[in-house]
Amino acid sequence: MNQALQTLIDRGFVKACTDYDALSALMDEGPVTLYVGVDPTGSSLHIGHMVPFFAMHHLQKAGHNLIALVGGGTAMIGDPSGKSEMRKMLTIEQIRENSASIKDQIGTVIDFNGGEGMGTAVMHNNADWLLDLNYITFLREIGRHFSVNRMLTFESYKQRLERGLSFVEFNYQLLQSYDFHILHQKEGCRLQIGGDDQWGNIVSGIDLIRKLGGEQCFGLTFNLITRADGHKMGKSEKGAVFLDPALYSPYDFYQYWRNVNDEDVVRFLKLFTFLPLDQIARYEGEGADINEAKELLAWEQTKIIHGKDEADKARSAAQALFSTDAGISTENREGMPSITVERSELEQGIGVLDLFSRTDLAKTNSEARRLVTGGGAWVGQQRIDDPRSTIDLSFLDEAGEILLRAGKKRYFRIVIV
RNA sequence: GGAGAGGUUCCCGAGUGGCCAAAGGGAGCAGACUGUAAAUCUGCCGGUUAUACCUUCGAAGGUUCGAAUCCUUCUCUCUCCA
Repeated sequence: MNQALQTLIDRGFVKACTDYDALSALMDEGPVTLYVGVDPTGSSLHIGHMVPFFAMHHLQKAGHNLIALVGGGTAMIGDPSGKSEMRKMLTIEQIRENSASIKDQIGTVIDFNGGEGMGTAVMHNNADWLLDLNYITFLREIGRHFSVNRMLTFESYKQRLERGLSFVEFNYQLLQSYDFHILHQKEGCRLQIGGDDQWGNIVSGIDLIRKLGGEQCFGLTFNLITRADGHKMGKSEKGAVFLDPALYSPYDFYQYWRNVNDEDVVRFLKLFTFLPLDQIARYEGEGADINEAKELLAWEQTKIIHGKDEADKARSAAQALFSTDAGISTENREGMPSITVERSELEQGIGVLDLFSRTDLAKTNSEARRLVTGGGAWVGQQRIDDPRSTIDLSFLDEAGEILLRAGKKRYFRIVIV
């Protein structure tokens, strides 16, 4: 088996392949150009979106060439795969903006600038060829190769048939197949990768290329990443774990990984870090230091996405906060989410409820009240259980700040100006 | 085009004139236990200037002392027929 392909299998990415042997042989021959589709319907990706890119990272290092295809054209239609509702349509302008920020985020895992011994990486947008399509021409040249009977047997369409599926969405498969065809023609792309839910679309693309007289192409799908508790990967209590630091702070990002289930740690280390497998193997089996593994996972992952500085900050903040009574220096507070409060305002005293609801710890006054009466609100080392309490200068700590805490793990820093 | 069923709080889902801010479950938050894990148990779970008031049961009107519940129109979804 080809080395790079084997790496993906060993790290737990691979779910299925259209032809392992032939693909392996092709990859042995030399660099292969492959692509993955990216959905530009949001301004930020979340970690669940990143799986194919982590896989691509390994492939790029092995010298293969990558294409990230932004679905600027298809996003204007919507993808039925696994979606229970029709997506809202976006303007071209929105899609362009989203694509730009998404490229930056993908760039943390694969290298668009290439490098010594590495494959190249580029981004394309299928709007470039989809928007100009002529309906009749498309039907004549592409549409005639598709069988509705066959399409209806696909699981993703079956589900949608129960709930309703619009004609535009039904066409998605043709467009994605067409994308593959175009990339094959123009860029010599031979392989499409994607989530397990893309299997049908990928296979259709391969068939289309063959029918149009192209080379044999391949599909490789990845496991849908699940969590031991059955939640969707990348979703947290707060919603999706976005990569954009403005939407999900690096500190919280670190915490998300620090708090994964025991059963998930090793699997995630393989998928979401670049650590060599023999190093990860140490954490397998009974008796392994599971907490050390989680810390490593959180740090590595934060480093990859947000950079080493942020990862260090998040880690030292976390260590200070969770270790017994170690002082919390100003330095290791930096990674924490914070707001500022005027000194003069604090002199007058601010109601606890007011203060908490200004932070992300409580969205509303009522929520803050619940937190306080429930015994989960802390100011510094002091538990506040009276909702009428006011917080004033006497609560300032050695660093001249106030640390709010909700429950055991959620911290917020109040900086005085 | 015709007939029927239905739209309830984050999700599922009860509720068919006052006892409804609306059962139950899930999710979530907090407390206990722990390892910043899981499981379990307990409390909370629309908003506010908080023993009261305000906004919510697809939308707009109407009946009534009183409507998520009754009537009218509109709208969306689903099923069956053509």
